[in-house]
Amino acid sequence: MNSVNIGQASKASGVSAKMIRHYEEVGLTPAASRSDAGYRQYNEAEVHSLRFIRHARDLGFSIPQIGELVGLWQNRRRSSSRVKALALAHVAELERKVASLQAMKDTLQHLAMCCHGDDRPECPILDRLADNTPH
Amino acid sequence: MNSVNIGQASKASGVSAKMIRHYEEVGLTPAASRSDAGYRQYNEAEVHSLRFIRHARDLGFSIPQIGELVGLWQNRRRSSSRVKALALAHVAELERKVASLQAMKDTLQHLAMCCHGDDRPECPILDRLADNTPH
DNA sequence: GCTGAAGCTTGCCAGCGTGTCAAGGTCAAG
DNA sequence: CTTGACCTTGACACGCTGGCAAGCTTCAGC
Repeated sequence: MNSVNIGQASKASGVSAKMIRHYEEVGLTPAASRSDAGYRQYNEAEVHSLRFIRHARDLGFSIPQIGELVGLWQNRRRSSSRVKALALAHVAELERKVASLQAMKDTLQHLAMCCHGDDRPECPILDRLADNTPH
Repeated sequence: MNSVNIGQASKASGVSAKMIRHYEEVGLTPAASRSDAGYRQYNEAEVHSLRFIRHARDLGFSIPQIGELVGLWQNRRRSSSRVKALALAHVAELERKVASLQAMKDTLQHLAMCCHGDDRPECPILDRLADNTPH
């Protein structure tokens, strides 16, 4: 009745059709049922799941992690501690990445500030990259 | 004379043998000369280039960007302004990524703080992910 | 009913950077 | 000559996403 094709599911969930198929292929979502013509059909619950997945991706969770989250979401006997642990592990991971990128940014910004940025070839940025001392 | 095989070049530059071949394949480095047996041979200048590439990767530059940097490095008529522009563009990119990851982290951390993390199933993290209002 | 457009299907290629594994050739030391 | 370390190429994998192509389906308008 109220089941829709992949295009509608995509619009309603914010997940591209391409990705919806991909999630099915890698087993993140169960295989969608099909119309007589072979079109994938999605009901409201499935669209809701896609939206859940979308939100989790927006927070940077990986597909395997999202698999776990979906499992917990649909498990009434879950303990919130498991979810929290998953979330905090991801927070730590994000922190690591932020620190790494921030360090790159700081280094590069410092080098750029030391660079005249004119027509002459002298450039501390290149000098640094070309540093030939063994790591 | 002082030319070495890929293993030595790898150790001396800090770039894995796999990656050295990859860089050659995608045209970041010119094809290395070969011994009679077909082994790649690297002289000091080439090892130095690899080290340059390594440093640039450590700062998060993409391969195409590194291609440009290497070109500038080896061009005596370069203007440092070009290098600086490249660097600052990358700084901006890093900044963008940091901000994005940081936002994820903050959101998630906030949600986690609101989560009891006990045996009960109630969990604001899942509630947020399951938010079903149209985006 | 026919036609055309829009939507669906699958499958393949692309990026980015890196790792792993396999099957084989080469070289130096014992 | 054998052994072990090194080299070669090629293929496959991860993670996520986009794009394109060839072909089928559906629907709206004439």
